Amino acid sequence: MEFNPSLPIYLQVITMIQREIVLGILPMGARMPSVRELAIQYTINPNTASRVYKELENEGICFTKRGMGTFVTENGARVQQLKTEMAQELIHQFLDGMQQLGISEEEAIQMLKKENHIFKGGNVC
Amino acid sequence: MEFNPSLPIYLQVITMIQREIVLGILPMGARMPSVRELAIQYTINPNTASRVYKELENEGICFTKRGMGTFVTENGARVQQLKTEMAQELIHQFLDGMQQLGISEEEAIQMLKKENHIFKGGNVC
Amino acid sequence: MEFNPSLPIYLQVITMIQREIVLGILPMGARMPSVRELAIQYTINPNTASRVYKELENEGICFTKRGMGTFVTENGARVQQLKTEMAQELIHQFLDGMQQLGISEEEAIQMLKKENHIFKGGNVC
Amino acid sequence: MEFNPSLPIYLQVITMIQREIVLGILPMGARMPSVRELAIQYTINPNTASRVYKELENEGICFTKRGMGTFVTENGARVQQLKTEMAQELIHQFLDGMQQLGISEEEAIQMLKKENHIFKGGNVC
DNA sequence: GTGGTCTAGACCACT
DNA sequence: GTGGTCTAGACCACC
Repeated sequence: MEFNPSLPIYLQVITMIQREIVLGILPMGARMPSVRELAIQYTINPNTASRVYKELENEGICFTKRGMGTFVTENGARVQQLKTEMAQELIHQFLDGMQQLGISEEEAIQMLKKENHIFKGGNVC
Repeated sequence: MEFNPSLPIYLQVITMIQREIVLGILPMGARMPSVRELAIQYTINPNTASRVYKELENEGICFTKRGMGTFVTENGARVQQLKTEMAQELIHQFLDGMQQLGISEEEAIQMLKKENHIFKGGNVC
Repeated sequence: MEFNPSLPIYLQVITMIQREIVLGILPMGARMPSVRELAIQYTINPNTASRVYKELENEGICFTKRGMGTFVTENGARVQQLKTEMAQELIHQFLDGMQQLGISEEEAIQMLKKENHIFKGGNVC
Repeated sequence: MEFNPSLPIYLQVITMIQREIVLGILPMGARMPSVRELAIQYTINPNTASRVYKELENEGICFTKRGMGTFVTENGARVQQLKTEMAQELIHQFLDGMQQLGISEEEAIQMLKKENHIFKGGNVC
């Protein structure tokens, strides 16, 4: 497991867990790994693992039962919303980024469709 | 000017300058703002500004003339390559991210088009 | 510890550390002094020490574990390559320098062999 | 003409001129380029060129006649001494550097001969 | 004026 | 404790 050193580790782990929830790998209501298990799983410090759960809880993605552990929310709408948020975020990043490179949405979509990713750029002005 | 606190400032400034170069706002061979000017422009410390130019120089995006300033590379191929790199990075982020949300490429492109229409139509979900 | 004022301190420290690695004083995979320790060891600023490690990391000579410290690369080939590079650099400097003094390689080697270093030059043209 | 950015330009120019004197390209007593000519020749600033001559004069390598220009010293012993100094400096650098890489003098000389062959395309004297 | 280097001291994320 | 980043302010060589 390699982390991007330019981004806080806890943010990167949060994203990974959110993905597991969105994908149903961690189903609604399921017990999540303990803080220690999480720490081992991602080879991070337990403090960092703890922070991950704290943030997820703040976002309503999971909740804790004292003495029993941490659980995925049972709120299906919240999970759906999470998926939408994450997808929208990706879309936004992509379209914005492309626009700031002077690439129109149509071009961007064209480039996306060609999975070969070959880009014969045009305008460097 | 607001910076994302989760990303080093110098990296964000690097990206902004790269975009200006790719867009031709900073044309090839042009003199770039002095370190001190850059510091003022982005309200950062001259040291941080200096670091920005140093990293860009390491990437072959700009070069330095002693006592005269910093200049955009005159290597057109390098600028084109930069544009390609930045676009591919965005494409990669998008497709990977979508895939990790369990969204197929076709779906992803559909969502992209829809969002694109929303941008243009002014509708808000 | 005295530094040559005509050469940036960080470059001189880099060379000293590279030598320690080449000589095995700092073995492969070993933990290197912390940034703060290095700063004390060479009586330089922690910032300068940090720069030293950063450049070494760029060269693939060392790597960093977040919160744990800086470590010598475990890539033996890289260390061997480093030694070769440093030796070649010295050879190049020597032969080039001698040639530019109008001293043939054979003469240069002769002078080298006589460890007395006494030079009774011949041709001032 | 490219200068090593890690070394003051005036020092690099001094070395180049010393070499020309040692080689007799600039013979003893000869008139040297004017400060302005030197500046143009090496594409350096006249201030830097001026400093070069000042330092060379301090070392007894050249002298100035008011209104007439700068001239190579007429002291043959001084020129010979200069050549010796420069050669010994190179020898010292080489042997010291190799020793600090843990390479014995015999090995160093072997490597030197080998490199020499490479330079000369296998021509051994 | 320019960039390059260095110091001093601070805050942050992570172990 | 660790390295990474940032600020503030200084000096230097060079133009």
